[in-house]
Amino acid sequence: MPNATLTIGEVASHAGVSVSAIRFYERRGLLPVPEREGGWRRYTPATVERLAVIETAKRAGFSLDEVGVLLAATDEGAPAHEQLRTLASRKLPEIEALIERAEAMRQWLLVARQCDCDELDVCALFDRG
Amino acid sequence: MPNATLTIGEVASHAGVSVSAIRFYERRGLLPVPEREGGWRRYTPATVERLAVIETAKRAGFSLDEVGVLLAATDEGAPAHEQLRTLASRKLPEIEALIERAEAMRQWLLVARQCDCDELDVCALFDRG
DNA sequence: GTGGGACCTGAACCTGAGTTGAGGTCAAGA
DNA sequence: TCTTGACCTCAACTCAGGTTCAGGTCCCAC
Repeated sequence: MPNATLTIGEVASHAGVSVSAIRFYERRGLLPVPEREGGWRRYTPATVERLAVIETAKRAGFSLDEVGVLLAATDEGAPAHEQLRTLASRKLPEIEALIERAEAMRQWLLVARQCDCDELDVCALFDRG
Repeated sequence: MPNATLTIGEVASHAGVSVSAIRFYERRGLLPVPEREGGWRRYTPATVERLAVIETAKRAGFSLDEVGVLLAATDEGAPAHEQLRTLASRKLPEIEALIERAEAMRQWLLVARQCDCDELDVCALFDRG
């Protein structure tokens, strides 16, 4: 037994990802097509690492397409930081806009929680279309 | 000419909403079924107000179903603030969780913008699955 | 050798908030 | 009268990120 290999279910439970998501990522090109043994996918532990990268990038707000760009570039030997910096710089204003909108929602909700109106149409909270 | 009535297109442009969205809201029960003249929907200016309520509630993070609950309750004569307070209190923790996650993304992106790694699999930014 | 659990494929389905398209009708101005 | 633009309905489509299902295979333990 050369390298220990993992079934898709094992990879899934180590990475905290569903089996169907792994197959989906493979279809999307985020994971390389693995070796097979008797029809079953066999993975190396590196796949668990890669899934961690994918999950982290997703949590950072990247779409799967963007994660694909990131992974593809580094697979081609380019230093990871080039794509990462580019993507991070592009994503940052999006996230900051999201935060700003969410803060505004929060303020509105805090006021709404104290609302005493009878009718929404005349409530100052709903002014300006 | 009793009350000035508006076509769907006029309502749309006053409210800053698309015509298809108005028909969609009607199907979803967020807007009352309007009178017709020769097959065309005729609206009163109150519809523009109601669309403003809907848009504001959406911006506050409410789903259309939740907006429906809000509007339906006040249509039945209940004071608006009851439903509004309830919904706002329920929504607030969701928005606060969103803000927290977004702040974490932002911090991560700020660090990622400075990343110098060659390989993502060993980058500290991607540690812990 | 048989039961059952993990795996395989491909296609269909899900959510949310609408948009788009086809095919038809209505109103108003030249 | 004709044209044009706004309107009508209903069904199907969009996007993301998967999940679920049906029908079939594979491995392992008993």
